[in-house]
Amino acid sequence: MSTEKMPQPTEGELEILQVLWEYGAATVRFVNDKLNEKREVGYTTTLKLLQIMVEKGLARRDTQSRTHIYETSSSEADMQQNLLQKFVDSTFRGSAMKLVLQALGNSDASPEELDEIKNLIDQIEKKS
Amino acid sequence: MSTEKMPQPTEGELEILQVLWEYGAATVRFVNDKLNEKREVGYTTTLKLLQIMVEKGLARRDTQSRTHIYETSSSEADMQQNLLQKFVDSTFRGSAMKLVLQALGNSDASPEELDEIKNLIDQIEKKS
DNA sequence: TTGGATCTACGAATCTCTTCGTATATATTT
DNA sequence: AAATATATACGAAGAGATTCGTAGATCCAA
Repeated sequence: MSTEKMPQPTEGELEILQVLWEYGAATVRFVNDKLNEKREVGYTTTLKLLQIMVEKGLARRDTQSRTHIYETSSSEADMQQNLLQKFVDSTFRGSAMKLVLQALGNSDASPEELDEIKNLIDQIEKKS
Repeated sequence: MSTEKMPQPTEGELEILQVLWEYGAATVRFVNDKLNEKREVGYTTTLKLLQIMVEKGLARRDTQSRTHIYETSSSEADMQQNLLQKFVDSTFRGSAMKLVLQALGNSDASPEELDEIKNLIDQIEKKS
């Protein structure tokens, strides 16, 4: 797991990351189309954002052909872990347990999912 | 649980909410001192932020005495639930389960805490 | 009672993020 | 080849959040 300081994505950047994580490397056009399925966004807006993301190190791009191809520079799991840490700190005062309890309490989890969590807990307990 | 639209706190406002949640009603001076244990913040900066929070409905204040007393207007749990929902949507594409698994996987939870989670899961399972 | 400390109110500078218009280059179609 | 479509680059406007200086009121200590 990379411990290096990871640049925090903004709200808009996160939206784009979602698309790139879900579909993999993509063009500005593709990303913009996906975003427009949810809300209206101008093409150059998406372009600009992607360019900024490259500057920040959140994304890379292949500029071989005229139409550039963008991809994320860190895995979804890594980024989620990073954002989760920040979120736990800022909203749950660092207590991951409180977050888990809160999330579980209000979730509509299926029995299978609950079992999955139980299994994970068992695994963690074995390690200690 | 209040379903009414709750104003989203900004980063800076959240820092202040943390203090109010932890210590209860407090003066600007007190909040500012607490903030300054972590980073340098001007007194009037904190004051302004608290005033804005009252405007937004994030906090209330008692103006009886010259030194106003501020307190949060919604419980910590309500606000956390609200922010959690938003966070799950924006970062985990709506999957609370993925978030829980991720959080558990990287937590240093004590056996007691893990038991607490197990108990909660059992309760949830009984209900269905 | 006068001077300094402490409080609130207010406005404005600054920063960041978002959004898009315009310019320019390249491809595609007619 | 000319007109149209599509791409990147760049700059800058607009909105929101943060920060703080300054003014004016009240309290307190010498």
